[in-house]
Amino acid sequence: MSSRVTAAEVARAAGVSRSAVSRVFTPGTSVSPATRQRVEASAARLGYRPNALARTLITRRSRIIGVVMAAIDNPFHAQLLQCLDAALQQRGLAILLRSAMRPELTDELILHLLSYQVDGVIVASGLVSSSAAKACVAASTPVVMLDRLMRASRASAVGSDNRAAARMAAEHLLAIGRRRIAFMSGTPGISTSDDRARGFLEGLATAGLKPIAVASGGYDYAGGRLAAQSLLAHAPDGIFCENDLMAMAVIDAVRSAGGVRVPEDLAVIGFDNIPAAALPAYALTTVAQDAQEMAEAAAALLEARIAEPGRKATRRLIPCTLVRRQSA
Amino acid sequence: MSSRVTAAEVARAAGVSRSAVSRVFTPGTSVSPATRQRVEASAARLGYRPNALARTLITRRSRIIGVVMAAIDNPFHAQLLQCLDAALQQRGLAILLRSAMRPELTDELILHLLSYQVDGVIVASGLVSSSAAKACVAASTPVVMLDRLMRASRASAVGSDNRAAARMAAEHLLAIGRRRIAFMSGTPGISTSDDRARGFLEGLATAGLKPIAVASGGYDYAGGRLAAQSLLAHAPDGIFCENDLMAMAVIDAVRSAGGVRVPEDLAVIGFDNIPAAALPAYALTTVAQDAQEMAEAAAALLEARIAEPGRKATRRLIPCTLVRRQSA
DNA sequence: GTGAAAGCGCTAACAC
DNA sequence: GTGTTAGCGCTTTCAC
Repeated sequence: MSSRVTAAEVARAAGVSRSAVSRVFTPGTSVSPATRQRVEASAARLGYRPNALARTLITRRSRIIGVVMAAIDNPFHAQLLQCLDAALQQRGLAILLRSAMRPELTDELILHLLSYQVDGVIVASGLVSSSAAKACVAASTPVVMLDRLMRASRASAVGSDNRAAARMAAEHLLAIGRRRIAFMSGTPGISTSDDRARGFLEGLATAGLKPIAVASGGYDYAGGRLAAQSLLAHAPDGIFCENDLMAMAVIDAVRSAGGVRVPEDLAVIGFDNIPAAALPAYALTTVAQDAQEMAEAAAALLEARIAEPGRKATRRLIPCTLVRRQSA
Repeated sequence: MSSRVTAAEVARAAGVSRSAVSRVFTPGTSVSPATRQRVEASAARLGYRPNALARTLITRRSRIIGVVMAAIDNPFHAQLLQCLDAALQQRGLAILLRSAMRPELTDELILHLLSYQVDGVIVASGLVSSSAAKACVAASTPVVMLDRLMRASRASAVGSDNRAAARMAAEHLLAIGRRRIAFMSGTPGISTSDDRARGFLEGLATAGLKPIAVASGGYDYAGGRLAAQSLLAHAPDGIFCENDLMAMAVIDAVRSAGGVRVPEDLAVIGFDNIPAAALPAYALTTVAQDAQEMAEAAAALLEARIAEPGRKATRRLIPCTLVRRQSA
């Protein structure tokens, strides 16, 4: 627990009332310069800081935002979290973090956050059930889905334009003359994953093509390595992976098998543009997501809905860009 | 803000007093099965959840832990944060996160966390001034420095045994016959960095050697790449880097220069054992820090000091292990 | 501009 | 076992 020293003690020390102390620490109130100075002096001397929790009880604004995020150790998620913290911090908001190792726990974590009177919730993990969504609505706590869509809900959402981005990846493979194209998905069933799959298929369809092979890698390196085996068996000349980690796994699988050269024999495209994608050992061509823009948009959306509770939920799509390196 | 519905409403609906409701939701209290059931039914129907903040006001336990961490996008930090969340979550504690882009802001962030009545603080970033440390003591909020030591303070600390670990790295380089050894530090002045430097020098000294060259890489890839230039100019046959990111940069610098082979001509050792170190393209021999153990220890230490405020600050050193791959 | 009083939602003594 | 009472530390009418 924190500061034993309360407003009452500061008031006594400064020879004023509790209200005067409160006003000094509440922006937008009027206090005489003399009082303010006296109060500030005593406060500083005693080391007083207002109890943010007690204040919340009355103002109904905690200035804390609940964030549910899975797999922080995924480089892109880490980046997102970092940007999110910066964007919220700038608005005077702090993050109450809960990471969901298992997506089915997301609901419970959200409910728990609600009991801490968070001003809003950002979900970048798992699925949110309609019951949890209802709880948020009931608590009139705005929710923003980040990099994920909620099944059927009135939650706002911010994400990359995954569909257009994946189409772009397909078009690039076609443009560099690839025709035997394989696809490695992440986790089918998640909106992000499905959108990328859809866009990619659409892109190939413009050339009247379909993937010669499809596999799921679960968005991580180990899974990607496994999925790569099955894909490579079809001797593709191009592969699009739903994230960079899996694309790197493909490159490593190719190297360890020997014979096939990247990009000459096989072009590889990833997604995210994590720092590791730029390593010379991989030089991965990839679809870059703008983590900073996504975080900023999520923060802005949440802020707007907090300020104006009646506001309708919105959906914001951030465009992606293709970053060409050597792998495709 | 959350649940409009209060204990009073549940009490009315269930035909009991507020206290009865409170008791049902407070572990370790006795309520008759009949009452409990009635209350739980009404609560469920109304969607009631106790207001954790109001509760904190009275119990003086928020069950939230403030975490100050820099550079979440550093893979090792991300891992640490993830493990920390798991360890705390297991104890029913949530993380109020504040990331410090600039270490000199650490103080301010800590003060801010204190106003949220956090039960404890974990600092894994920057330096903590004595004034901030005093504020924590005054608020009787225990602090654990994670992967960092506080200048002169009564804060508990958990970290790797950096000195012994670095000595081990030196001994390994010597054992594989290297004699022209260079050293790349992270950020001199930070205890972690200085401990590694000290241990490494001690290790070399056992063979009567000194580094033939020293440079600082700032713990990131770009900085490591730069520092590598100056180190490689001295034609070392072994390099120890204070983290994996910089070690990978050294390997890339060597490759781009051409001529020198790793590990035949130059052995490279890193520190952390981040996931990328295991990539076949780097196969980095490195000193592994046990993030999970560190997080667990930090959580346990904090928990103990929260339960028993009088308890003395302790220092816990987690041993590291050498992970041999191909680079050394 | 300032103080007195009321109350945010909850738990903890205390009687019964 | 249960209700009543008294605050936790704060902001906010409301008179002055």
